[in-house]
Amino acid sequence: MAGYVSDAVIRRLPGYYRHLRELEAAGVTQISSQELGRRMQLTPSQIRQDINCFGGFGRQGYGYKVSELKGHIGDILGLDRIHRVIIVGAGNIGAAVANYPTFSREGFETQAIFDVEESKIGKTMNGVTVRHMDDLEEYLAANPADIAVLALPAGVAQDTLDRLYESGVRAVWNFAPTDLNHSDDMIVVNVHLSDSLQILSYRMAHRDQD
Amino acid sequence: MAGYVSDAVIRRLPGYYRHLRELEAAGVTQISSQELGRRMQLTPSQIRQDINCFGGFGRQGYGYKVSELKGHIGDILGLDRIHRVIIVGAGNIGAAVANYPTFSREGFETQAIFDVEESKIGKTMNGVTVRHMDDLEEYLAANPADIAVLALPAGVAQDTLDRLYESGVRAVWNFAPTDLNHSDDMIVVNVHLSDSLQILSYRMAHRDQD
DNA sequence: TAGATTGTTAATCGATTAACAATC
DNA sequence: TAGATTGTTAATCGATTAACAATC
Repeated sequence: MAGYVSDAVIRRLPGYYRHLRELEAAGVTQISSQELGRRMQLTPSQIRQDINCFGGFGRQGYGYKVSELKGHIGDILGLDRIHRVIIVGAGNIGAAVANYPTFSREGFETQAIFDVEESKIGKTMNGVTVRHMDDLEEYLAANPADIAVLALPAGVAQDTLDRLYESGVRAVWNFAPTDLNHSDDMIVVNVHLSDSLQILSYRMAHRDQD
Repeated sequence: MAGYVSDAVIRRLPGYYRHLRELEAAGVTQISSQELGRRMQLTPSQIRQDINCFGGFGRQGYGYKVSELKGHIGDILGLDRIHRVIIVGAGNIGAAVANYPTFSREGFETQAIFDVEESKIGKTMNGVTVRHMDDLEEYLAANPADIAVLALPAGVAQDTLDRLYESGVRAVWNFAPTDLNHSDDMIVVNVHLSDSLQILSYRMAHRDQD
């Protein structure tokens, strides 16, 4: 199963997971592609196509079992395992990530936080100690991390990414507002908050033209 | 100019703006679609198509003037005007938004912050006073806002959005991890941090299969 | 002028939607 | 069984890429 899966499908998976979680919490046990499509603003066809990239999780004449489908999609997303996370940058965004309750619930465990500012070193955020950036390499050599969160200014992002790569980190969640050059065997997902706000601004500016 | 512009194009605009800003800062004054494509990992064809949705900003045999093109795209994105912003929720994400330096630079002015927690009321974040949620309607009646940032738990997001709509807010930047129902004349752009992290997780889980 | 590069039309590719046989 | 709904193939639609005449 799961041959080539297009980016368009992958980007929709978290939405499926979120809606199925909400349905499960609401006590809904069964759902058809039609009803799920209505809720998610997708066509039933698209939902069936998407789900069938990964296998036949439904039953003809019945639909999908909510908790079962949620389980499958969670597994596909890799939420069935623990991810060891470090946060680089103990500013507001680093703090927001460290304290975001959803992450730990989904298997993302923050194991260390790094910053350059002396006043922050040794303090804790959500129970995790802030260490000095100078100790990054030594820490990672002893405590490999699966994911590094880049929550620092654009100006130091590329250098920091290169240091992380040297220390064996192969997945980065980047909040710095710049595009980073990285080796093919490193996965970088950008958040780019400004981009998202600019899209809102665009839609406001062109509100009447659709 | 600017008839129908597809979502795919709109989503790329902030990337153009970001790269052109970086080029301008680096002292580059002229660029061809080929060179810009190399930097942004897009084909020259796509860049020319995208830009020509809005007008002929280039010159044959020469390319584009960096600062001119940046100016045009900034205007298209609506960055040529001031947006009055309120932040609803003074937690970590609200704080991160209030303190994000890029926003004020691009014309987004935070005018008020709201929260329910008594201990936070009256304090300031980046010079802006935190008010009580009970005062939301009264405040907005006297001080209309262009954009509201929703930085609060999923459970109260829909109610809050409805209150904002009632008070005349027509654009929302939503950080609550849930999809909101909203009237057609309201623009809602979601950030959904978890989605982005889950996509990283997916790529890690399927690293070898591409 | 010759060379370079755009603006724009045509061709291709991929994603979405429709349709329907399979089957619960 | 009859009705409903999936899984999957075919048709459509839209986005990306290629090509090239226009022109700086």
